[in-house]
Amino acid sequence: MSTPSITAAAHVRPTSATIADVAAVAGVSVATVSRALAGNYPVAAATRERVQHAVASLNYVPNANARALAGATTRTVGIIINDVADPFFAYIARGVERQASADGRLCLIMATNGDKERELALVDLLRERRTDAVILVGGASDDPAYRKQMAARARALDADGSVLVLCGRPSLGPGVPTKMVAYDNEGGAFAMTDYLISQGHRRILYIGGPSNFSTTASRLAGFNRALAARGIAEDPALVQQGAFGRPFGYTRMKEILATDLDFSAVFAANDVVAAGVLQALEEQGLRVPDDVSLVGYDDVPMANELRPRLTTVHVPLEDMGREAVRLGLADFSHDAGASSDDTLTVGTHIIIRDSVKPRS
Amino acid sequence: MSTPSITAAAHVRPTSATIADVAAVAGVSVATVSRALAGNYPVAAATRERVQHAVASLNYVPNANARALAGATTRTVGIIINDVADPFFAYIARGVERQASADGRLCLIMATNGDKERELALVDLLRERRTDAVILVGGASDDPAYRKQMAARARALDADGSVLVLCGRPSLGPGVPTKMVAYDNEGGAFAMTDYLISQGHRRILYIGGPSNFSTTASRLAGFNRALAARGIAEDPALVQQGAFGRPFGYTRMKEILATDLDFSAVFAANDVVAAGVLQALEEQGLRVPDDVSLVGYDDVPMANELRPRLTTVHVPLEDMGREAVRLGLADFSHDAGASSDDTLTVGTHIIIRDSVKPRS
DNA sequence: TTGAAAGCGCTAACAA
DNA sequence: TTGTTAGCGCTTTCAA
Repeated sequence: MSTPSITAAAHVRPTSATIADVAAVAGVSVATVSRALAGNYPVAAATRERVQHAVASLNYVPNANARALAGATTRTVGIIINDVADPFFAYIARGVERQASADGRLCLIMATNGDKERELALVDLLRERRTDAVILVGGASDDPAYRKQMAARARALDADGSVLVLCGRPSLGPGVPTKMVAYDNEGGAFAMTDYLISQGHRRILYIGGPSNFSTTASRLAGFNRALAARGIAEDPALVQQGAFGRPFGYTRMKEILATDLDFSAVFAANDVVAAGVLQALEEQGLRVPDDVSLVGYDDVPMANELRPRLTTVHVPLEDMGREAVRLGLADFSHDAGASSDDTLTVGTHIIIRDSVKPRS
Repeated sequence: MSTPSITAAAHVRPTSATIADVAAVAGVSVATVSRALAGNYPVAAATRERVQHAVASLNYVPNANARALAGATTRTVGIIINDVADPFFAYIARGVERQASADGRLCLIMATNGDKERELALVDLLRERRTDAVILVGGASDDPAYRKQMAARARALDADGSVLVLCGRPSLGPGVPTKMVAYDNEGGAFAMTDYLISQGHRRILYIGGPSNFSTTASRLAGFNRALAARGIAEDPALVQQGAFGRPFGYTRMKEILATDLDFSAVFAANDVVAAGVLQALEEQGLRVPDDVSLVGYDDVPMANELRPRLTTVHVPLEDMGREAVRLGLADFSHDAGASSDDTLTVGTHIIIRDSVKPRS
């Protein structure tokens, strides 16, 4: 009942119960505890029960780091994306998290914010963690030095028994050990452009997307191929690269509207660029789709909230995330070796909503 | 020059370079390598260089699991949210990731999909990982059994030297060792309701949010307080709880419109519910804000894309995520003990856009 | 300034 | 069915 004396133990770092503690309480060896918990080895029912009681009474959970060190896997996958809050990446991340979870894995997430140096550094951080797979998402720079450095990391990961999964980004070159899940980026752009042309549009403004960036290159390739297929000449003035992002769409569209550039439809590099474009058009008193048609890419939820509802290209983002994990963990599920295919391409298709009208 | 013979070593698990390999190549002891790499101890310049060369030539990265086992921290924080792709959670997650990154931590993310059993299990999974902090985000059930179980985990985490940070959810009770970052949920709802009343609205429909849920309770409390402050009687028919989410907003609004319930404004429990409500109203030929006013909560980007642009309550989501990490890591930054405050409340305020009109 | 060696908590032979 | 023990790769005394 007296006040407890202040001991010198003020700085002992708190520490959790260990398997040895459980063993002691249960009156068995640590090996038995390990087996009882893993359940992969015969343990007497009575023993198992004693162990379980000890576990409960000590509030014991195994130390995953020790487990990873002793065992073969960390039960973790890593995912590197641009931005956690960007819906394009968030939906892929959702797929990754869900599939990882289904496969008994936890998910280490990191954002580059578009910095490729950082991207390289993050792969190394994940390598330190010994994740079962590292999933790299989104468009990539075509800078050769960068590609070389990333290829080196792919090889390192491979040598470590992990794997680099490229999700929605181009190959690092033949011979570089990666897996990949791609989507038909070019095909979606082709289909959309062709649709616009079928609606009578001839002068279509393509706007957004960083140049020297794989995603931009693919979408533009589909765009140009559709033009060519219909015998429409490319006009450099109608291709306005720059960035993904609402501000770019808004600002660049404003600038263009201040010129006398002639166009009847706008193909925004993605839905959020389209939102910016739409606002610029609105402010100029131009009605969509009556005065100008507008389309986007990605089919993120926002596309359906815009007014008019945005016609866009659907990309199965969540599926891509799931497949990336499946591919990355393929060597774990079976007893190694029999990995099926290393690359997978999912389809895209256009979603027709209300933002396109035949050219009058 | 001959073909390499196929050895029996077909099934050796690939394994990365270790600190011992580096030591061997550099011709020093592992302790020296450790010190050279950590940089926290004097090492001869020449030695350091030899080590760095060895590291580079072996493509060595330290094993974070071994490091965590030997050292004191895993340099990891865990975050548990409802859904990775839900913007409310995604923005908080962005703040968490950014602050964690700034503090040299990696971020383990997991989604409950609204399942509280799973939430409990996920906390345990994070406990196994020995994360420096676990951040639990979003509204919580008020079920006593659930609260008790979570409180037990908070205590376990605390005993382990980690910490449970409650982010945007109510306390687990006095004496339960947690930290928390809250936002003025009630105040935001009060301010918004008062604004609606000031615009002449008397019959305001509150729609959405699961019942028996802390977030709903707070928002409703603010709503009712504002009503009371202006001497307006509560009408149970005007409070329609159910769920967060666009489908609920749409469906319930449709149902209500089929009745003769009288109201001139709708307060949606959050922005995405508002999007659903807006669609239902539109389809009914009701114009917002001319025929009925509509407001939301959270101020996610979508609110600004709706037409009319949605008047809503701004919640500093990213800040909350950052603060949660700061709080959780507070004991690490200083030499333990001198942790400042354990709870932080950030403010909310209304953002007036175009979806409210004075009642005519 | 460097090395030797004792753990950190767990798994997985190997024995019994 | 259970116990003993040798690592897993690193950090950190303790000595030199």
